[in-house]
Amino acid sequence: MSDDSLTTLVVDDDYRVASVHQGFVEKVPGFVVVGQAHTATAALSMAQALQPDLVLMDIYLPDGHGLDVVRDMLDSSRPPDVIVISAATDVESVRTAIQLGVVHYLVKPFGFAALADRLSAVRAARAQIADWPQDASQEEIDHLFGLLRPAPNPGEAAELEHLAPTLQLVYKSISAGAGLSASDIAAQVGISRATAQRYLTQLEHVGAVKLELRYGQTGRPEHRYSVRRR
Amino acid sequence: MSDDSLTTLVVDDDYRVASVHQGFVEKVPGFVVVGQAHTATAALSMAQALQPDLVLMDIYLPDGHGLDVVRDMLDSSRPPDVIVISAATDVESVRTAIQLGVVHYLVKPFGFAALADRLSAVRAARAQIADWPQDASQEEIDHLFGLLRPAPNPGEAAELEHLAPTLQLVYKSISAGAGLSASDIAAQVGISRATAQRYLTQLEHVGAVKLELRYGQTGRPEHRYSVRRR
DNA sequence: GGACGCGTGAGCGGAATGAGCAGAACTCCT
DNA sequence: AGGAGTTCTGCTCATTCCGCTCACGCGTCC
Repeated sequence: MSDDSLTTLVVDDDYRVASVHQGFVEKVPGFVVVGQAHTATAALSMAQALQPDLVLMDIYLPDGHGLDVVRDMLDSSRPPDVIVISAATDVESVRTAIQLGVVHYLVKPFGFAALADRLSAVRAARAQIADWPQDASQEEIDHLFGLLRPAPNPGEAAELEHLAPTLQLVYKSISAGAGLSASDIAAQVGISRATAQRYLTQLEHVGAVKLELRYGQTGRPEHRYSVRRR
Repeated sequence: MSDDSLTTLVVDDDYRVASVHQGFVEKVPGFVVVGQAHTATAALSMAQALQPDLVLMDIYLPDGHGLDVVRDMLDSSRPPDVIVISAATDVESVRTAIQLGVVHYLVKPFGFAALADRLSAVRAARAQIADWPQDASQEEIDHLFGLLRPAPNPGEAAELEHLAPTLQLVYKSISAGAGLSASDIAAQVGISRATAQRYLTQLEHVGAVKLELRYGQTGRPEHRYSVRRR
């Protein structure tokens, strides 16, 4: 990628989720991930060291609150753009995020397309700001605001498109049923139980499916997975 | 090629697909590719900088909708002719494309011959307009309109005709079987596995063949390719 | 004759899978 | 309450294949 890629720091307490999101970001032309952080302390120090253009920020971190980190990040001479990525939808989190001036707020779980739309909007907004006239017209202001407004979520098919082939099959298999075990999925797809389990855990971590345990029988309880409906 | 070649901009989010399409265009006499764009932004700015006669426009781009780019391209003092090349066939996309005045709409995947037909039609239409008589007959009008209507897809043999020699052999090899691996194809054609893999990936990306994974054995699963039937 | 571009193959690092085992998590029984 | 037994998950490791880089050969151009 050329020098004008936007450098991005991914912050999430769960390193697996962070890796999935890093994968998403790196699929979008014009963006490059320069680091991952899994704690508030690490996030702040990496932001200072790396000076990323963009930060994907989770709210719940082991040693602090993500929005506190955002406040510190934005209070610098070269603040990054921040997209909050969190399962938290409480009014305080949303309001604080807005007040701090984060450019987007993505509610977990989200798919690649949803993130890709916002990354593109960020890129466009930066371009417009960089070329901002002395006396901006209402149209230009409206355009910029439009770039910073969340676009509606695309369909499931679009979300699946950029996934690894086996992950796609696993997700499709769950979508066709409910409360399926790793062995069920494995049998349907034609893969091993261990591989199915691997992907199911991944999907559960990014919030695409939900987990329930089957109790009432001897032995370790079976994990049952269903697609998380929005 | 002479100075009167029609300059063409190829727009596709996937640079490999764009390269395949560039290869197609450059096989047609009278056309020259002056650039590739992989985002909406790049496409538009390149269109403004290069002033191409023709644009091949994908609809789904990372930072915007192809038809939005088309709208902007056509709203200029010297608009290009636009051929939409997309997998999208929903009524909204098609209708909008028509309303915008794109001259053709190609549904992915398509072969060289399908594109070549339309390029020839575009060239003929431009020549006809340039040589438009004072009092045009109904036949001349009908002929012009006919040039701007999509032609039916030619057969597979015609599609193969202008492909690179090795790519042709690979495609023929797949057509003769089903669920073949890169090693199978390599053995049949007499090329290395790496070369077969390279072309198979290319064919898969443009949608000419479909990919399935062979599960059930330890080790990385084998990619199996089959011709995608229409 | 040398530089350059292109296509190909060799070969290497790493991705992705399954086998299989240790241990986790539960139920049942004493 | 604790131990035994059962069943399942998580993980490591070996295997197999893919993706990619680099070198080479060949043809073209200057």
